[in-house]
Amino acid sequence: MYRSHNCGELRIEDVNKEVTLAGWVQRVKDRGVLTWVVIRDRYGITQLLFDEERSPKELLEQSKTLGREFVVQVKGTVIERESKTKNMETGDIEILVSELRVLNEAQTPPFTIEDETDGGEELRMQYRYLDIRRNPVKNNLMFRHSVAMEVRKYLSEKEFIEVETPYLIKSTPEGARDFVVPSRMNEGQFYALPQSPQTFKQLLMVGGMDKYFQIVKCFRDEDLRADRQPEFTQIDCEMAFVDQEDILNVFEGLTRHLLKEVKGVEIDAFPRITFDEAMKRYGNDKPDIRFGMEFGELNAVAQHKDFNVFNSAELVVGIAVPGGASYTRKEIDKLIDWVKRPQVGALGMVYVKCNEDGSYKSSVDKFYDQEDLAKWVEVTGAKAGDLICVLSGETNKVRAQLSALRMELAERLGLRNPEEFAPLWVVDFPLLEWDEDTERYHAMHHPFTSPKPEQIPLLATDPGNVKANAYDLVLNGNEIGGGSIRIHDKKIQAMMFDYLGFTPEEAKAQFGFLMDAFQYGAPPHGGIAFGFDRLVAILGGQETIRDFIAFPKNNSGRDVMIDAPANIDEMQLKELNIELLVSESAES
RNA sequence: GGUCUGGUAGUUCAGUUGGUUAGAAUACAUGCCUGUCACGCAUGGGGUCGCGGGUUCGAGUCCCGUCCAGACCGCCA
Repeated sequence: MYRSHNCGELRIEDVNKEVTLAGWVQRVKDRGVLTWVVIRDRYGITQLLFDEERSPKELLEQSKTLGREFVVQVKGTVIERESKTKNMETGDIEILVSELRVLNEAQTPPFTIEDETDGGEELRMQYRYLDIRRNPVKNNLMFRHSVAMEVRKYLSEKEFIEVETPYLIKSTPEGARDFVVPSRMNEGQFYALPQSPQTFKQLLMVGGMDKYFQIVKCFRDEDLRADRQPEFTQIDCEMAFVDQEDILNVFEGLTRHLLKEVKGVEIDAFPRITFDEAMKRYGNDKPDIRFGMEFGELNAVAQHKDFNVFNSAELVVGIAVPGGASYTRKEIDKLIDWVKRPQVGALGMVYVKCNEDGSYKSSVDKFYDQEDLAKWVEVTGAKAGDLICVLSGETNKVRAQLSALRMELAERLGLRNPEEFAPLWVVDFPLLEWDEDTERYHAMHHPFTSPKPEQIPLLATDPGNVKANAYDLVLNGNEIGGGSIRIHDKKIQAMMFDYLGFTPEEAKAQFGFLMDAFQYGAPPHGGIAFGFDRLVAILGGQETIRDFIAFPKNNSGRDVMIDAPANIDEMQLKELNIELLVSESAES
């Protein structure tokens, strides 16, 4: 038996108990005639005492040879501390050690194993196993576990069945790039890793599983972001014999359950807005509604004067920034520079200061008088002391730009409180999206999404305006889930493939199995998938998912700890019948 | 593919207008210390200023290239 107790559980009631503990040395405090050693495991920290009067001399000497992160086992007696501390849960007691065994020595770690480490991102990733010993990372992983448990608990109670689907599947042309895996036994052919278990969960519905879920890894070979990893985890769900309303209810229930169980937050019915409304009011299909600053469209009140920038614009739109009237000229200039950065891409910005005395001072006073500006104030909902920021141009671009500004200002103003949760549904997404590069329509969600039945005739005349039975769940400005009612009719599915530019032969080659399945009694069905890493991170009050993943990839998709991806040797390539066009400078 | 920021001691960073021997904190080592808890005090070791080239009497500092890291845009059905 290595230990009788863990390092987080002993209390004043345990005084006089003989205990055995094991853990890592957090720090050694050598006071000459006595030494304190703090040891740590997943459960907490406990102080050990070596004392000139009460400990054997050799033991005191031995205690001074310990270094950070040594793995030790100690036997001893729990004693009450002479000076207690509230800094640790075990702060009332310490262990008077009678036996010390070094289970393993350790090199000095390259960064401090403390809550506030001195280690930078790169180093922490390279020594992730040390990073995981730190409370923030350890707690995140434990938090992730508890969210997963609550998901399984809730869905199991609702009679969902967790079913595993294959990871070695077939590459499809739509959507993200696939990670591919060469097949040794099938020369020259490749599996693809799933971007999602989409078709399999639909086939499970055809198979009569009725309610399916899976907490599952998915893979997309696209560039990374703070909230995006090439391999990531989804809560993937599908239900048969449901309409959109059923799905929204069940998964609003799940989300509410999670907020309550893991955050202690109770939230009423989630607001629902349409995609069109979200774009109009927030310029974004994943609005953060923890704060206002809603868009005010100013075309009607700003396009009647001689200001050509506005007159020639498709959309003139502004937001009211709370307290912004106090910004100096310099600060506003910096804001204008910010929106002109290539990442945002605005050509300029017009502003109106709403002075406390009720007067207005704008950057376009030459063109607009106080009466004009009063209308802007009305449309944007600005109050005395606010600053109205106005952008103009092509509708979609301007909305994206002003949305970026809105989020940036909210961040600066501290309006994005990570402990506040504001979920909402965005519904009625467009079915199709025009793609400039390929000059054809792409499925906005995926090719299995059902159009609104009454709008099917519109597909022939105005495909860009057809709405889908598709919905996203948005939390604090992040898309945390998305889904749709699926097509379950072979004819409609064939028609969709046609609109998406597939020939019947291509459709059959890619998705023949699904079309076949639809001929054998496919029930109406639909579902949703949650980005689990992202959900956990947001519930945990952060926007970067990396510290909620035990072993994440860096910005370039590399695992810097194991140094992957890496070259493979000639033998392996030969076995797979693969010849490299470019031979990388091979480093070992 | 692109934009921006950064790379200086084990680590996190500072380093002025281009100018003497490149600093601080922390970590580490040694010594002292009887109640610490981020203990304290003293002493000490520790540097290819990412790499390559250029400008200059002189480059950590300026210029060009390159590599690495991070954030973002494109991309992500």
